[in-house]
Amino acid sequence: MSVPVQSSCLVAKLSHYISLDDTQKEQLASLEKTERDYASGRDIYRSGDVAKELFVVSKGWLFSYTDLPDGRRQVVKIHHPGDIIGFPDIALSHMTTTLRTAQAVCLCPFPKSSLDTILRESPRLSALILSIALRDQVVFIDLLRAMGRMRAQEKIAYMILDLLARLRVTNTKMTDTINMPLTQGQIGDYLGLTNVYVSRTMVALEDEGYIKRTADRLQVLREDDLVAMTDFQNRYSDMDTSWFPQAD
Amino acid sequence: MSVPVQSSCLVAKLSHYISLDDTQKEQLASLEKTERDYASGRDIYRSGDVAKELFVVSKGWLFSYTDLPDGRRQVVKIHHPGDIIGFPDIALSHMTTTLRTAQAVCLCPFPKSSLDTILRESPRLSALILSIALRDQVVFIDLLRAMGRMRAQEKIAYMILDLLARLRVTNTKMTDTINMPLTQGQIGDYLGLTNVYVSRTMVALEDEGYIKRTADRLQVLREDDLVAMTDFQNRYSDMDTSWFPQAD
DNA sequence: CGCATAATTGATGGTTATCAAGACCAGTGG
DNA sequence: CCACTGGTCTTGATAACCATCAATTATGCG
Repeated sequence: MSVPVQSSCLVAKLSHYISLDDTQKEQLASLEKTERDYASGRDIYRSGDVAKELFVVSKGWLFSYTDLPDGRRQVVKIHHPGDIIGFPDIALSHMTTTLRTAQAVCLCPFPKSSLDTILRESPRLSALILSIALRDQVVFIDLLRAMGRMRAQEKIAYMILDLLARLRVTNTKMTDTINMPLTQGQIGDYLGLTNVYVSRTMVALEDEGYIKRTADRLQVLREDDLVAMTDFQNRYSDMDTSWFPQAD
Repeated sequence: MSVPVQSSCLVAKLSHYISLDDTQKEQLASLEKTERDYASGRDIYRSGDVAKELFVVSKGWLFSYTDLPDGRRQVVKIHHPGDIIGFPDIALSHMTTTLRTAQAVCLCPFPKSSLDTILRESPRLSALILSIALRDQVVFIDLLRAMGRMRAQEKIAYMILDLLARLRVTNTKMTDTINMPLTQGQIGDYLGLTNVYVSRTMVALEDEGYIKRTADRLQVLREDDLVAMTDFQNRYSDMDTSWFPQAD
């Protein structure tokens, strides 16, 4: 009843960092044994929910957000295929964000107890999961720097580079074009801007020849210049796995 | 050669979340067996350093920051006694932030390998450490919301409440007054503001009766109103430890 | 084709940055 | 003891950046 290992986004993503034996691959793939489809623009869980389910993204983009009482919204994380959703909420008893689909998606829900099993049985996978959680903190730190100290054009440049770097982990043939399902309002909620100003800024970026936009596609023309503009560091390409336990 | 357990800030902080037996307490206290003093305003490590040392804060405040090439600075974390410094950088091969003392401090450095030992030998402590890393992500998410969607007065209110909540974990007798060693410039670098605007905003908060300032002390007068202003949630008081392994 | 949603563009205003000067304070050396 | 010094905080004037409001144009979908 197991999913073919090569079909698992999660295995693909994690294999990028350490070599996995067949047992470990099976353990991970088992998290994706049930699939569920969701339409675009749906909330899957909401802030305050108790549900203790995690998800592996199989297809499509989603994002997590929180609202202020008066409706101001902050998107805190954009989720791609192969991502595990819900980690930060393990530590607390309630969900702290709302999860919304940005397009039609396919998710693999699994109970937290499945994670417990992996943590108990595989020190090597445990180390990897801890490392990913810690790496995500570094990514949050980068985002924080962008939010606190960059202006609009730099923020959008940073976001584009971050998306590129993340998508390249699983999709090695992807070069410079992103299929972008997020609206400008959602981008604004991610970067702390308004939809109007996102529009103006993207027009400016296009006028200056940094990017090219057609329909839902976004092509990066001068990636090196964007990297220089934002002092961008790719946090996804490399991880220090030297201290991991050698075997289970 | 072990430190008396009750003198350990780390044990005090972690005991707040789970009960620890004497062996576990000894393991943790052993991390603090060497102490080192640093003067105020010193950099302890810098972004890009390879050093793989972690620190337990024994006394004093510090903060971690990153700079943009043109000098814009973002403080990303404020460290208090009992905190472990350096977690996020475990996952990568180089330090991503610079650590600076905000006053005279005392730190307990320990090599990453000591952490490995704990992770191998105590599933229960491992779960706690993972939980704290994940809880820190939630804290970053809260900060992100403040950075992206709050105005200056709300940001400062949020920062004050966050500091109060964190200090109360180890210092239960602390009520409403913070001994604040950070300059307004550093506060600005934390919240994405300038020193000038921090000054104006704190004057305004004082004029409106939210806080009272004397020398380095900051007293909160209308905490409930600040909580309402920022929709503040205390992430430090509670943690879901129900899924932890019962014993080592 | 018609409708809802998203993107664009213009005009105006608010929040915060920048620049600059003065006040306060602690530490220092004469 | 007291000017001197360097840092921090405060206050004022001005400007930049982005938000808000509003109208129009695209875009996608049934």
